Amino acid sequence: MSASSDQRASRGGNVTINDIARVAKVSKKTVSRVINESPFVKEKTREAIKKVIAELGFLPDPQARALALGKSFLIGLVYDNPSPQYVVNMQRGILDALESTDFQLVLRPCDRSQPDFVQQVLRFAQQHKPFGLILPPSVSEAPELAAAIAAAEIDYVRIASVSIDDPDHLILTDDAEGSSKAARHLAELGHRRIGHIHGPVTFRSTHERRRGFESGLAESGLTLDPELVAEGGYTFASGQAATEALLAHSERPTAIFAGNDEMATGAYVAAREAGLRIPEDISIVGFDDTPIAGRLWPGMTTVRLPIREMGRAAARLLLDVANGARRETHLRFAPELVVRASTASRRTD
Amino acid sequence: MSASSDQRASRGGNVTINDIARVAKVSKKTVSRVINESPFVKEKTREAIKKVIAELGFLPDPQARALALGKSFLIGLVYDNPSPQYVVNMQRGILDALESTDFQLVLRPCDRSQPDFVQQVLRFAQQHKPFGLILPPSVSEAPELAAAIAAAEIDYVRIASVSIDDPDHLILTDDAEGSSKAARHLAELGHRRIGHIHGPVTFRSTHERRRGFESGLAESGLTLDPELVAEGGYTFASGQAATEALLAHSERPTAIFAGNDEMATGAYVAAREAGLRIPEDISIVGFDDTPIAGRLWPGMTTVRLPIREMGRAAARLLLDVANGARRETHLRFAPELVVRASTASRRTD
DNA sequence: TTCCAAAATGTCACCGGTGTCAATAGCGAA
DNA sequence: TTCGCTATTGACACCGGTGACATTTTGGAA
Repeated sequence: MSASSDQRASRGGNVTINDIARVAKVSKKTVSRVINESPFVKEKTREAIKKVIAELGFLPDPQARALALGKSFLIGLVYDNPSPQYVVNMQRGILDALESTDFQLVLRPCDRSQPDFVQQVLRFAQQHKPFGLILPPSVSEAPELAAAIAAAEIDYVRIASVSIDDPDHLILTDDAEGSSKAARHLAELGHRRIGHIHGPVTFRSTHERRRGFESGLAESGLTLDPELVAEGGYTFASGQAATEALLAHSERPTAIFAGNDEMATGAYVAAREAGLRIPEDISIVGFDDTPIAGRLWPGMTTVRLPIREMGRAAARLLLDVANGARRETHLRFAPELVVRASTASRRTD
Repeated sequence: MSASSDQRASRGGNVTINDIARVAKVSKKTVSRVINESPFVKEKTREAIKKVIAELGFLPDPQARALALGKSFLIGLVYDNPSPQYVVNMQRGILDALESTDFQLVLRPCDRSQPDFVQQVLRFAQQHKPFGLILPPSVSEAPELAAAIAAAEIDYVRIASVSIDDPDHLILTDDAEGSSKAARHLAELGHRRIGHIHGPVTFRSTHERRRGFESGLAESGLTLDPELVAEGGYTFASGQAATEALLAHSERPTAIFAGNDEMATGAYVAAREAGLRIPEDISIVGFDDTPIAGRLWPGMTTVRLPIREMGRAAARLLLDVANGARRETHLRFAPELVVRASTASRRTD
């Protein structure tokens, strides 16, 4: 008998807006106003309600709010980046910004090579009505996706290199400038025969990085020998294979600039297997400064992209944009060259 | 005039259960039954409704369902693992299993060293009412967390090494057995002075791995010299520092078994900086087989944990458990030794 | 003191599903 | 053909919030 009343007392557990309204002796609508920080609530009332909310440990139900609002409290990260390091760092940045907000990060990997790629993302967006989407490269570079998302009236922020067309809702990285720095660094070290391994042609960054690299070389009075350019896929294996090809040339390059760290890591292995020492026999430069760059031996000289910060900025921008709070809708990040130990002066022997 | 009617026609866009009910000439409850695959619907009715659903492209609203059900369609991954590789692989496995279901993966990083660690996770669970939680190490090893989650009536699956107490809802890895294999491998190569770098003592796996390693040595007639045991923190830097300490001994070890790949990577660097060659001068073995193991040169011999598969299994188990479909509630994964090039016979010169 | 616009709060339907339980339909036995 | 029981289906309240609009307060001018 007493047991049943105990159970009733502890049942449910979840405090709702109705409980708050009853205890605070106001209507649920007023409580709702307080939750949503409406300015049309008398200060005294607001404080009284807040006190009750705190006492009862009330947590507004995101599902109920989403239903009423027609929009959920989920931030979707739509990605297809082959580099796990990139993805993790981006996640971290986003999570930094989402901490102590009501928003949750939902992962939505996808495959841009699939024919129904846009449909899949759109389906997710329509069904789950995310508060907004974050699109890092290369997803950010699919104009048809951005168009479809915009048509579905979903807010989004893209992260991309400067070559992207529409500058709105964009976190920009000046990949060309970063690559140019890499080129000048190698030129200053005396290298003349410099190879380049670029990423997949479907990535904008591939072209940006190559363009910047070539212009950096040009500033130093050098040109990129087409024979010393190899195509990779932003993956470790592709970097290794491309390096093997470059090293097979009769007069091999004394330095290689890879389009990302993953491929540069492959270059390390290929160089070692060819019996070359790094950096004595060959200098290697990567791009991204993912954790692996600092874990290799010797440490990899690379162009640093502040990925985590970019993720953080993207999430903040998204929240602002979705709340209609921000006017300036793009930010720019300049990559920096991180010189470690994989680059050295060209030997003159 | 015509414009306004056009707008009305295209307005909303979202098809709801009411639309389906109207078009199919049934009640929304019957449509609901079809969505939920209730067996109490006449075959003919079911097909007619399914046809309408397909034609109108109806997608049930997860938020509305969650509200009515008192449970969302989110699967929370609660993690504090310092190794990004581990986390990404786990995510991938879970996403594999969640593909083509209605469930979404939500990331919930946390910090077990924070005093309100359990409260934070609980708060998330209570507010967002996830369908279930997945707890990889070391979060899985906090009994107070599991208890709190269970008390909140949230389903969960833990991933842990065999030393965990409660065998229910568990994906088990036999870390001791894996470590034992590593020990036997090194013993067979003739190593006698073998060092060990273990992880943080707050991780169960730390003890499991050490225990297994010692028993593997014992099987080979060897013992682990306490002087050659160093403490790390499962991080790269800690592995590097611990290795430096081990190498400082008057008679340095000829092989080192690190508690995870991150620390083993640190060992690579420390060994190199000490002027040692791998594996000629020193053999190194890691644990996890994260991608970095195969990207280093020479390739790292390590104990492989099928992390992605474990994630997949965890998600499947969780869905089954939450649906009350599964009786046997734990699975076991046996790690395997992956021999690459960081281990070699002890030089006898 | 009275009156009125502005400020504050409340009412009630609705968001899109599901649970409970009632109502109807269908089918074999009597 | 009628009855009784089971298989299907439906009616309606409710999950916990928010929007639109109505109502009540409030404060200061007249």
